[in-house]
Amino acid sequence: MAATTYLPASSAVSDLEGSALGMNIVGGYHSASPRSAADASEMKYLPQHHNHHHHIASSPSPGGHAAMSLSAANPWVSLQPGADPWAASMAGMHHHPHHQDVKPLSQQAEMMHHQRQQQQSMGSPHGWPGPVASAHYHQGGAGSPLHQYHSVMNGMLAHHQGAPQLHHSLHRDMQSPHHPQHPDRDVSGGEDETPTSDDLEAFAKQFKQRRIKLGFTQADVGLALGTLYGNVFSQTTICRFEALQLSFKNMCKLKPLLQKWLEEADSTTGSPTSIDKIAAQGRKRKKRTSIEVSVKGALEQHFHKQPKPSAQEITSLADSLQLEKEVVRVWFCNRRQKEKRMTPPNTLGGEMMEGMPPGSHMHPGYGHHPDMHGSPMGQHSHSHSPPMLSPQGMGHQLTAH
DNA sequence: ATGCATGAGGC
DNA sequence: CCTCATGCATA
Repeated sequence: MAATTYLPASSAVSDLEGSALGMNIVGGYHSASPRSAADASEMKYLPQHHNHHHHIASSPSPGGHAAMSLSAANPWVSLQPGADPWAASMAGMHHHPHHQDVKPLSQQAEMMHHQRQQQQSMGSPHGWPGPVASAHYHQGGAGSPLHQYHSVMNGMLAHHQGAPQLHHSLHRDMQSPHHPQHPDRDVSGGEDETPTSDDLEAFAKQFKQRRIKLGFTQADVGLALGTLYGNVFSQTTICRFEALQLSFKNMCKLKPLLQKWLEEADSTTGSPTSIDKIAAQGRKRKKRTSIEVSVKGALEQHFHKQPKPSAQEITSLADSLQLEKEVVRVWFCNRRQKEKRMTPPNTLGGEMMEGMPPGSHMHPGYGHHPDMHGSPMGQHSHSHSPPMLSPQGMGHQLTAH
């Protein structure tokens, strides 16, 4: 089937994908589009096709900084004690026998020095119309981040102090991991214990601002983290961190790393800490299955009824939707994960909550799953128009448009 | 910025 | 098969 196409995970060198994101400002001269959209669909399978143009010097265009709108209010501050959405995550982080170490893209020996830069600064399409929309960030002038790179691979600074957050919240015990050791955390050493949701939000916001001012892209940061700590992260992860779209636990894990990078980044007079980028090896990856909107709507509906369908249900559902079972299974997994993120998806899909004026928003009506996790706090973005389409008689996924 | 996917670690 | 962290490929 077309849906089961596999492709050699070439990756790593696919230049400018971010160009579509809006502005791809690269210095004064920008590279011409290497390939048209038409070719791209085939070109991307090339193993290690690296056509580095002349924008190797990742100078983030000191002349064209567009103002980006940051997200403002924090949606998860409104959770009530006892109904924390991360109960699941928290439960698992107590003192389990093992701990999931950071295992980003590494374990590869394939090094290919390739500097890329991708701009993706843009206003977030989903602003949080929270009650405390405090947009108090000011962006100064262009930061002229002319950093000529010099190999700086040691980031052993003496600074520490991980709590410059001048932002306190009153609710901070909701996710306390209650260690069997010290009931109260002491910050005398300047160590960050368990950050609060507000801490994370404040940090994420601050991080993004400064990152941008310094002229770094999310991808840059991801790579830098790799050079500094050996843990490389992708643009995706950095993005999700900034957007607070990770689980609380995950946010806590990444914060220290990013914080350190931030200190490094602005303290240093300009050193992009560029190193070689590891390339993905010849691992085959299934092509992304594109699920039609109508089908998604149907899935959403089922999700509301049964977030955790049995294998059998998945099978029949997949059958009726003409999707592979695996695709459906994964869809549900991802859907559940989304639900657990800080920015919970709206109750869109088949039905909306009736009798809800567009002015009074509250928790979606799905706070009672057979599982546990309380309601994922109110995160009311803009209400999308419920598709409410009948997924009948059409069909089939088109693997990537 | 996000949708779908992979994988490790667990039951 | 699930959860969770993470990311390639895409819109």
